[in-house]
Amino acid sequence: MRYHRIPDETVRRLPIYLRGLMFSADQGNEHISSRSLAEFVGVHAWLIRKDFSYFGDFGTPGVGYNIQRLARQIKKILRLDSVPRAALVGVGDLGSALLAYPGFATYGLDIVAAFDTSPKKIGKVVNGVKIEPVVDLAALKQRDITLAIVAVPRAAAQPTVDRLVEVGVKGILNFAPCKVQAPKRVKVITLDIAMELARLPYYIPTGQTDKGKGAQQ
Amino acid sequence: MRYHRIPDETVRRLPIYLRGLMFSADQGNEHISSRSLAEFVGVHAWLIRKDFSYFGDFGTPGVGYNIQRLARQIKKILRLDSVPRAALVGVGDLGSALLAYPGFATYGLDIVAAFDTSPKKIGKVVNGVKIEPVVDLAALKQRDITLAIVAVPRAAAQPTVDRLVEVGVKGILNFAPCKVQAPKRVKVITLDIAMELARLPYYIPTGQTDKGKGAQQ
DNA sequence: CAGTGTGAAACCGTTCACAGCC
DNA sequence: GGCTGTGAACGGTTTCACACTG
Repeated sequence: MRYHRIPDETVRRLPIYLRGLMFSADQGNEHISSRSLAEFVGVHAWLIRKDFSYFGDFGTPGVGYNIQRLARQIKKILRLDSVPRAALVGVGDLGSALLAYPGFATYGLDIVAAFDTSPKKIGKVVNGVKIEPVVDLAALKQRDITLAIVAVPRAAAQPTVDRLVEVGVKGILNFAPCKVQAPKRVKVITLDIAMELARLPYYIPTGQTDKGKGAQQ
Repeated sequence: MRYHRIPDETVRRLPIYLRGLMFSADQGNEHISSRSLAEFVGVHAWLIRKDFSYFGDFGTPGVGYNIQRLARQIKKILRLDSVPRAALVGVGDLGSALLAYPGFATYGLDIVAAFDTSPKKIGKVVNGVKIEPVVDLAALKQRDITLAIVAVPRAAAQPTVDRLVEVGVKGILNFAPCKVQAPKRVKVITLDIAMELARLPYYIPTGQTDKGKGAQQ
């Protein structure tokens, strides 16, 4: 059925599919079947077909999906077609690593500004981006920057988010290990790296009082 | 009902609760109600109660939960009580940041070894951890290290994982943006940072053809 | 024949309402 | 009165089976 609401879980998987489609395109393929995409991204074929079915007919029975057409559509849904511009706040160890991280380009994302409070860092250029004082965040509004990455210490996270909301940021990726409040119109995704590692031991059989059994990846 | 299987989604939330409980303990509290914990961690009170109900009675009606007792139990379930030791493979920008990251200690996690292929890095000491050649991974078996963090370039990810499985690692946190294969007995969690950022624009109202509406954090 | 698209069933997780307890 | 613990209702996602198509 066409014109369906796209479930949140499907949205979460779209970037994975995109990754796979682009890789397959790089290999010179023009079409890909749900089966081969499934193998590549690690999601069952029927789930892929169901996911794609939420936004129209893209496949040709007996052939598969047109990679370019499908990739373009996914980008459009995720709104990655307009090259979203992001600002980074907090250029510590993690922040610096994010500035240098090549992976964002895969999705057409671009970190175009960086901010920090430390006078030692301000003015330095990391990976082509000049570090500005946090006080200058106000200018974001004029600079067409709607996404922000927060990589500041936990105590600074909430004030930083408040400030970002003030200057018109619409989406925030928060690396500080705490809940941050924001108005509903601003989407916040919190990514606590340590928490992911903390989940891992649960799935490891102890050999002794083996109770919690893990699934695959 | 006691002695219930703990749903995966609950396991995913346990570290969040733990974070909140420890913070509350630091504030000098001895008990906490589901309501106040809910406020602090951003999860509804009824869901917290349901989650806790999967593993026994910990709360006292009218009083709340004993923080220490509950925290200890959660740590036990997550198997964080034995101070899991982790190795890092790939000491690039991201890897270095992870070595310096203080957040792991919150969960009693410890990165006790680091590996890289680059002769320039080998032998250096970052944050108290000496960088060893990847060839020496074999020794992990003897060193009681069962967790590994993979922060190598995408092309190196699968070979690295294969090697880690060989030397007896049981859980892997993979930062490379690709699926990696491992035997079912080895749990792999892949964390694609760029993917999280890529999901963000979807939830941002465009003002024009506003269709995809986001939820809160 | 290989492969898509999709109703229907099964499954899982969340939400609610409220009985029971301190 | 305040708070926990939980069966039951609900809603969303995954899985299945299969009709349909190039």
